[in-house]
Amino acid sequence: MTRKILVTSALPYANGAIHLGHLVEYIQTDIWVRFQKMRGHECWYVCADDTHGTPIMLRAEAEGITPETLIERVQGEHARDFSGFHIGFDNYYTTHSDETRRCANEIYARLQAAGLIETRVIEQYYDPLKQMFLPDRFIKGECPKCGAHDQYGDNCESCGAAYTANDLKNPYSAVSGARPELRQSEHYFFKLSDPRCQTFLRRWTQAEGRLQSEAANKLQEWLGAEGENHLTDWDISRDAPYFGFEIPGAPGKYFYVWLDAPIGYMGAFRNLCDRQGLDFDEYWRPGSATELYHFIGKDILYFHALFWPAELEHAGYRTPSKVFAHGFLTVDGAKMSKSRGTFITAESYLAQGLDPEWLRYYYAAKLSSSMEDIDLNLDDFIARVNSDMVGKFVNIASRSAGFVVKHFAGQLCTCDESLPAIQAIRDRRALIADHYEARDFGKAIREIMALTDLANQYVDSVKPWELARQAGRESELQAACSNALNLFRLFAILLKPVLPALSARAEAFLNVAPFVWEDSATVLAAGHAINAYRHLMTRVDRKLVEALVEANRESRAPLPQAAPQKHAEQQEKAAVVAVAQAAVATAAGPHVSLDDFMRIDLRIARISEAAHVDGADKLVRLLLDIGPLGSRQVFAGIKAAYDPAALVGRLTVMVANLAPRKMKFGMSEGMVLAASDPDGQAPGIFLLAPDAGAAPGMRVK
RNA sequence: GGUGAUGUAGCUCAGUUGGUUAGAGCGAUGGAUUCAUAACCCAUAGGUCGGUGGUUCAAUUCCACCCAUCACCA
Repeated sequence: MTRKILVTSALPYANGAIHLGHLVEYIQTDIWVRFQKMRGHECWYVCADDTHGTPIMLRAEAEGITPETLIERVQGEHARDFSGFHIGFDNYYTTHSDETRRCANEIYARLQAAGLIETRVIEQYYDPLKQMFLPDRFIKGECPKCGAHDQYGDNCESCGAAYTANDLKNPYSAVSGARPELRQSEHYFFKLSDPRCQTFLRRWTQAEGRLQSEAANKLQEWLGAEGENHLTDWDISRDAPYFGFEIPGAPGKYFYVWLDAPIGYMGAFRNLCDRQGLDFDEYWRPGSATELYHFIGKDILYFHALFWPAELEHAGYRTPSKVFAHGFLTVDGAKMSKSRGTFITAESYLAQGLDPEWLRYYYAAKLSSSMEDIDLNLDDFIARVNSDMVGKFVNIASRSAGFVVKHFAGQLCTCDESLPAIQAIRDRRALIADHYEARDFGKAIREIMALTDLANQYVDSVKPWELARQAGRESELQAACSNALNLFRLFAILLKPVLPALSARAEAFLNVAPFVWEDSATVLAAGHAINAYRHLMTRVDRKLVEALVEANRESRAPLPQAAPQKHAEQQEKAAVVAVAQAAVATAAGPHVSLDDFMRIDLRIARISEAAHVDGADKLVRLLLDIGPLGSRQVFAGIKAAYDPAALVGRLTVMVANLAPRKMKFGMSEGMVLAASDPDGQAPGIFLLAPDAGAAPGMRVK
């Protein structure tokens, strides 16, 4: 029976780079989704950037850009990183979308109609300078217990005391430094304490298989014993200024980012439906026969197992079939740390030339269905990837393909299906599928690797290299190698959810159609011809890992420890620090590391063409010749200062690795460097030019 | 401070509904081999199963307390 499945990963916040901690979740989800697709099920995987909230607003302000510009840029970075790790989203969208807004408004309206929305006046700190209300974490002051200075409004890092911002002595705003004042404001609440929510959640959270047992226990704790009411109403509104969706009928009030974040799942899917002609309601109506799964980190269980299902239920939608929480990532046994260089971004991992499938394999080998944390031990990572992937798995192809190509023109003979190794795979494939289905990827990998050991023992026992030297034993040699290659093929099938790119290379090498799971029950027909073997995977070089850590090491004054994975306003503390740092930075701005600078690829360029752009006030279209790197079209805002005709032939400097940008007039594939007075006191734009001797394509550094 | 999870060979992890000699892979050591990216194959060594106490004929497995790490809650 074909299942219809909708899968989500949590939405990354549009306020920072994707790092190895995030990737645990996306890789875990992607493996599971790829497995379902290989099984022939209809499975849709959607995700989006989570784009709203105070941190985004302040960050954009600090950068001197609009929030829209910020989130668009970050979404591009996120999408690039995910595709680099082969995360196969069917749609990667944004919460800042019409679809999400419509869903949010509708859910809100239905909850309101059901009497589950209530307004209440609350008292909150207000920054008179910045003219905005401050979340607790944006207020600092002296600890009421031990008197330590510069403590946040929720707890003291010095003595560990917990309190509210109101308890702080001499409080000040972390945004402006002003003394905050208490002000009243009307807020909107989702009545989680309503008996309907409680009754529903008690039933929903304890349903068989809905949550992992540890998660169900945690929920039990949050709900309290029967008759107790531990749940409190959820404040879902924020006052302007706020970057988000304004609440219908409530001017100046916005949906709290955590209200629209999960709704972003629906928005992303709605957008996919519109593009693919899918029936949105089939997946979201109550009683739907389709399945809905959310992969999340254990830190956001509260939102996904309490607020979210309660909202959906009472707004007339189906609720999630299951919520799968995973643990955090540690590196070498400790929290990721910028000073130790273990806060590793996805971008740097790829830029340093590490293979994304090494990490996918390693994570798969360590993931289970539980909420336990997993550790990325870098020495173990190197050893395991090299031993398992290259030494055991890929080696089977490598050690037999040469003979087949050389002696038999790539042609295989009948595979001996009675071989113990083949039989063992037949025996185990259902169990391995069960492990994938149950998200026990570590168990699946263990099973598969035990089977690869059998395969290597088989090759060793038949000794093809000896057969090759003996005349008259050609058919034995062909049989041995055909068996080995069939074994390799079976492993490539079983590992395909984890290693999609490697499996694709294996498909090309074996000259077969893309693998589906049922292929693991078959063997290649006699007479099938394979292609010449080329290395399918290289080993991890320790130097690469060392360079990766070095590239991520931050040498300046240590920043506060970044937690493994953060969502939405849990990031507020980090945002405060960023803002505070911007405030104390020198006039020229905060320092960047040499590595940061080296990421910018500056090149000498010769302007080979320059022309006015019809309909543009400031732009000149340039065609830049950068020697061996080819030529680039760039739109430069220098029309006021330069006549295009005078530019042709001259040398200048361009940013060659700036992300291409689609403009009204065409693609702009870089940027030329020019000086100007930011205050506009001294008018003019001054294009840079190199000294004589520089040639197009030379690197500038 | 309260609650929960975790703590098993150098590393990463299985496992034990309490019961004869505690397992795997990697790493180490020795051997064999040379088809394969010094990969593969065979063998050996390595653990008072976090600590202390208790229940039991018997505990790594159950209980209590303690220590360490992590998380949640206040």
